[in-house]
Amino acid sequence: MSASAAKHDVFQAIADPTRRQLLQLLVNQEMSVTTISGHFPMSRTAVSKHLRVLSEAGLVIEQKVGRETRYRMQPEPLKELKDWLSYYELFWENKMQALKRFVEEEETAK
Amino acid sequence: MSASAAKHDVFQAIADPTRRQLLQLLVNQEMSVTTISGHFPMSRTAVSKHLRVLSEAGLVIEQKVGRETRYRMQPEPLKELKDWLSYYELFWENKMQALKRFVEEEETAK
DNA sequence: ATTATAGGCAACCAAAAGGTTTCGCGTCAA
DNA sequence: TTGACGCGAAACCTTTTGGTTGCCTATAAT
Repeated sequence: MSASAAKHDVFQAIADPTRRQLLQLLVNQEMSVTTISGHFPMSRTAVSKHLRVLSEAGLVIEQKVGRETRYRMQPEPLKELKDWLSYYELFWENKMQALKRFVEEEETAK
Repeated sequence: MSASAAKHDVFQAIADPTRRQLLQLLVNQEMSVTTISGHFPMSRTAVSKHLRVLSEAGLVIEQKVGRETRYRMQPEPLKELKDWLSYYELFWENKMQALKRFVEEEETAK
């Protein structure tokens, strides 16, 4: 349920390095579009587009304050990523275990 | 160090849904290109291109066996994603804590 | 020796992504 | 009330992406 007719999903949203930087910038502070775009070597419009993609993925929320629009990160949608990851985590941990056993056997064999 | 002049990074590699399906398919079995492409509604060449992207990100390894090329998933590079995530996990967990406290206070106030 | 199978490579194409500049409109300050 | 500021929208451009088909080579199978 919870309102996401998401044209852009989380996986796609975080694929772009600029957007990952945006998240980092907004993770614990609200900031206006102009201020945000001061941190990037591109036009305000370009930054604005990236913000929309993040917004569609639910990763930022916007708040209108007078004539400015302030953005802040919303980390919750990253849970989907975490869930996806946790499945594979299982596999690389198995390999780690296997490697560990191998090394230990080597030690013992000496 | 460890050989990755990665033209494609992990974030980009997993952005595409077809590539995520490929990973799922190859997570615990080796499979030839033709067999793999039987699972997808697109040409063998298209699948092959996706496999190359995954390979450049280190997420699959290929092994030549006679005239066929077998692929298998390699989960380790997902660690980078995990590390990236763990930073933000902190934030949404804080919110969870805050929410929990709020709910508990509500309960007590009754 | 000949034929069939596996799969990479090149050329091509349409659509999407990432960027730009220009314009217009709402909001705040003089 | 007249600017100046904040920012979204539109039009446009270039590069990348995701797909296609056709061809070529290497390896198997008959």
